[in-house]
Amino acid sequence: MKGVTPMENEKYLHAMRHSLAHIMASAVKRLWPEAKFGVGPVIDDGFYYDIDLGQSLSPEDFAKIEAEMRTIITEDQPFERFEKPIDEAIVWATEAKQPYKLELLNDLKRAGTTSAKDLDAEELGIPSDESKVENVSFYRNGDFTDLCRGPHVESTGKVGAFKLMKVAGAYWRGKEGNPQMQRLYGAAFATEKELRQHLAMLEEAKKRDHRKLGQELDLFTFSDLVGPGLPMYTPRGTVIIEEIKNALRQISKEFDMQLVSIPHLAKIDLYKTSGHADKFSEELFTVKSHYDQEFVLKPVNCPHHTQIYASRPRSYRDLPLRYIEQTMQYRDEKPGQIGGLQRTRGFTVDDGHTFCRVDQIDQEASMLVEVIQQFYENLGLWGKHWVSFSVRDPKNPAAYIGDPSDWERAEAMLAEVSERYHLNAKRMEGEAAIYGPKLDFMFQDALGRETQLATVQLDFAMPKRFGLTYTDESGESQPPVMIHRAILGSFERFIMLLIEHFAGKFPLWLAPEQLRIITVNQTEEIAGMAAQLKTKAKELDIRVLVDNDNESVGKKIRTTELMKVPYVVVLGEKEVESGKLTPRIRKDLSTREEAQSYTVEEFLGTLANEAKSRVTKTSL
RNA sequence: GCCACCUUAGCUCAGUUGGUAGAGCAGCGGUUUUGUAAACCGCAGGUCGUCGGUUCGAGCCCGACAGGUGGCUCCA
Repeated sequence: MKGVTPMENEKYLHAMRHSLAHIMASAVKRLWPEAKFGVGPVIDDGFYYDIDLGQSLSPEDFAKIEAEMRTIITEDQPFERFEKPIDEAIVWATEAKQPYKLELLNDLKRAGTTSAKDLDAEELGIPSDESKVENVSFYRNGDFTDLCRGPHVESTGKVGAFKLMKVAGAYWRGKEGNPQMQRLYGAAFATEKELRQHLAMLEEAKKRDHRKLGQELDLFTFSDLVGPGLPMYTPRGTVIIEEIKNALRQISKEFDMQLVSIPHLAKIDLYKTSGHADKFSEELFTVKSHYDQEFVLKPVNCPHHTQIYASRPRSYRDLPLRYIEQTMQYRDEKPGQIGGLQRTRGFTVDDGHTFCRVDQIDQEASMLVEVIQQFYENLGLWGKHWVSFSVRDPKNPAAYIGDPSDWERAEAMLAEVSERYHLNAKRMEGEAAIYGPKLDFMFQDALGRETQLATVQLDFAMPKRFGLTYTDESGESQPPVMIHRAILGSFERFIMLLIEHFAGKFPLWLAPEQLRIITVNQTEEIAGMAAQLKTKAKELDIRVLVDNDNESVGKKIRTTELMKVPYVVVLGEKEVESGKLTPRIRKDLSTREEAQSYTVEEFLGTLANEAKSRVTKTSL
């Protein structure tokens, strides 16, 4: 693409990908004349088209479809644009036996404008403003005609490199009750080279998949006997969890947060009061007592925390009260949702609830945003995220609890905090929690899938439902406000993100094993020095292992490389004689070109120091 | 939950048109005593995810279930 501006290139990519969606649809139509089409938009790396064939497609059909697409590309059919009044378009959709297009057109006619967001404006031949719809546009290539706003490339021969990637079920218009269509995905780029690079990038991403690394680095495991969605951490994985817990506890202390502790189940009545039982009944694990009571495993911790608040009278002078804990919660997720550490049935959260006065909301929410920002900055993750300002769906008020006026106030306050900290938050309607608006901090996994970690949620509703109060300056009883918050969200997701972010090469303070001592041979002197070194390292809280196996040094080094151990020292005659060590440092940690020698004390002292510089010390 | 695909040793994978299972690594034993990414020899390890069906005969064909993967939907 010589002499083409990035903007023009972007436009071409979009038009070309969209054209490929049409070409794919044409090919499918030739192969299966009965095919009914849904929508076929452009996505980040290519395009897809939703198709109802009355039968399932499988990857085995890809070769056939791709071959047909190449035929159409060789035919170099021009893309012709034309317009029809909406009523004629409806006649067209009826005659062409395209019920999905017909539904879109009918909805469009009824709505009258493009303002209704779920009308897939891009798919329809309509302008993207609020103007009255009169005409809709079509594009035709060969004998295939599709409702479409365009633009397209001139002809089918003008598209770039593509590859059909996958097929998946997708509900028509994203609604679970609707028929399921086949969504055919394709990757497309301007050149073969870019396509190859993209495919290579996907292969690379798979290598840092936390499920693969979790197995290779011996961090966590699943068992069919224990059950799906129930991860277990090995000793190595648990080290990481514990280090993070320690860091969080350190932060908590510095910000006057108080650790609390609650049991993992409660009577269902607790969640009837909170409102969770109604909205999330399907996801509750129920536990039957022998004595006529029904319990549920806690799916959240806020109701328990309200009962700690309620355990004694509170004064305005007591507030804010910041309860936090690191605890496991349980949700009976649908089998199809579970996967790796991204969504599990039991997961540990760093949950916290601040009870405060309305005039303290700003300060409390601001503090949390600051803590979150610092925490992620220090792990190098800040900037790899976006913030969702999640508010109510105005069309579905029944999905929420609490007064509308409280909601408005809460939304305004959070918006202000978000503004002040330049969070660049995207307003997401319908993404709020049942009890209030929230700021969600979203991150991407190795394969580009989004996941929510940190969150700050305002809640005027739940304290009222539990009848929580404090006594204000004039002796009046007032409901407190609750702020639900998490810094890392769930440990499972957070660990997933860390594994993939570092590709398993954890910073020293998180590394399950910080130092490995390798012996050159099994003589007594060397083994003795190894044992001594290990003892000294352990005294300094360095996580250390000795490899005194009867194997070559090369082999032992290779093992430490594969396990991504940060520091390795080899002990042989040389070291025994000189008493000096020449550490081998994992590449990403080493700033020096050449290996340097240290006395045992120097080396261990430096290492112990570096290992302490965890996220809290530098930041908070 | 829905659609598609996958499941062979602890791990990564072979396994011809259906004729009764193989490799490398890891493990264990021995030889070797090793200097910065894989020493050598041997041994052991599998009701081919489970159950049922077709067949003279099933790792291979069919079905159900379980588990996993990619999406969709959901996510307090």
